[in-house]
Amino acid sequence: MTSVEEPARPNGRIRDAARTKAEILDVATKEFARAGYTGARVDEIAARTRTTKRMIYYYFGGKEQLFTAVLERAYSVIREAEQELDVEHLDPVAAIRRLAELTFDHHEAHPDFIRLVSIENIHEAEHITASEELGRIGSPALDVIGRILETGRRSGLFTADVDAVDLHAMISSFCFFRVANRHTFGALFGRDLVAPDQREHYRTMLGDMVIAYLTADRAAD
Amino acid sequence: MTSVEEPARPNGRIRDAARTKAEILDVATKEFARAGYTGARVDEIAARTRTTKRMIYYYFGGKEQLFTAVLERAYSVIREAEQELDVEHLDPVAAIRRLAELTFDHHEAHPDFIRLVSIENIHEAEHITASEELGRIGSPALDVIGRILETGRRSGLFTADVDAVDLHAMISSFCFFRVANRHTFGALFGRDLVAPDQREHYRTMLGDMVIAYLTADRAAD
DNA sequence: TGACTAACGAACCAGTTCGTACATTAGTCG
DNA sequence: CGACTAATGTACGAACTGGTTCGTTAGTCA
Repeated sequence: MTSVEEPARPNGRIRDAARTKAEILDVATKEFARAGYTGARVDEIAARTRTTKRMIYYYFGGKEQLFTAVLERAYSVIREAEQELDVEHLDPVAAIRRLAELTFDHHEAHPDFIRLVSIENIHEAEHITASEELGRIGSPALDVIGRILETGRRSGLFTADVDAVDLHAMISSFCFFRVANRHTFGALFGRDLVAPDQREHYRTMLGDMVIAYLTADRAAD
Repeated sequence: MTSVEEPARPNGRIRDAARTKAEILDVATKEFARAGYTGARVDEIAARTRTTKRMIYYYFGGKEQLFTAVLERAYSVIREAEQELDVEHLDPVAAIRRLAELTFDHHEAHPDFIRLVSIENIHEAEHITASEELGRIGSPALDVIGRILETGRRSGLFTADVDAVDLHAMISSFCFFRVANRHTFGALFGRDLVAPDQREHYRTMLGDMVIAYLTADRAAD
């Protein structure tokens, strides 16, 4: 209380570039996801970190670059998850179902990522397009899907004429919509698509849908 | 040229409440869809109308209420389209396929509506929830789906255990994702989901998917 | 140990943005 | 035609917001 000499760090000022940068990214992710790109406030992000706005400009350059950095990190998370996919030892039907379920789980577990993707689409993917890092990623999941599809088709199990990208779109559609549009859907139709007790129902529904599509007797059309 | 007496309307000032109001809504729809709720500028909206910002506050009260009015009108358009659904004279399989295609077409034809829905979800549907008008709409399509589903199930054609709301979600997922996420999807996977020459491909894919799901031999699982 | 620099903080600034106060006019109705 | 009101335009302001200027300090290395 009485001013005991505490000479060092009068403000508790610590130097740790990595930590400061990471903390800014963490807070910015939440803030951009919460309020959108324009709605997010640089001052607000700064206030929620242990550092100041000055550091945001020091490390990232500006709001736009900060958002790009947030997107890059968010995408790297899903990319890493996809790299651990290990389903090719299963038969094609089980493999696809498992892959669909992993996508389902990942979407559910990362609602902030879903929101960031929605926001980036409102801005017509301008940040992704401008980012060198994001330009050259290419989803690991795509390769996996491609190989399973090939195996399934050769064995005669799969009849559908789709490629990996289209199938990925189909699976993502369902998972994305369920999380991204849960608010308007809930308000309009009175059903909570992410209600915990409905989780298994929708997870099964997704798998059934994809497998039914891939294995349908196309001659019946 | 020489100031001939043109006493009336020195500024071409005309009084037409309905037209002014409608014009504000038109412009606001485009502006909100383009830039998001926070990104949209009241001054910008006003500048693009033949009237002034004053009128926005006179008729709508504020930015928030204007956005709600925009949403209400956007939803009323799709509601009206759904009311003209006339597919129940078809057999259940054809009826569902037709309904899915109409949803597909409507999403493609109204990208601004899709963007508004995305934006409203970022804001957790707060405007829809607060709107009395939107609270009590209930999609006409839902009734149609329900009846087709019932017919199909009674005749033994449909094996899937879904209700109308879930099937609506399934169909909407695919249509919504294709339009809403086309930018990030295109940037990341190099495929334009709304490319005109791919339209039939995806329209067929959607129908195949839904029908396969509904008619699949569930015993095989 | 002293100089050097990366890392940091406080205060500030110029432009923007939602909203309003005040004045004015077009149509309408007795 | 004269009064009255709905509809409209102008100008302004207070608060906010992204970004910057200037100065300070912690760690490091010769």
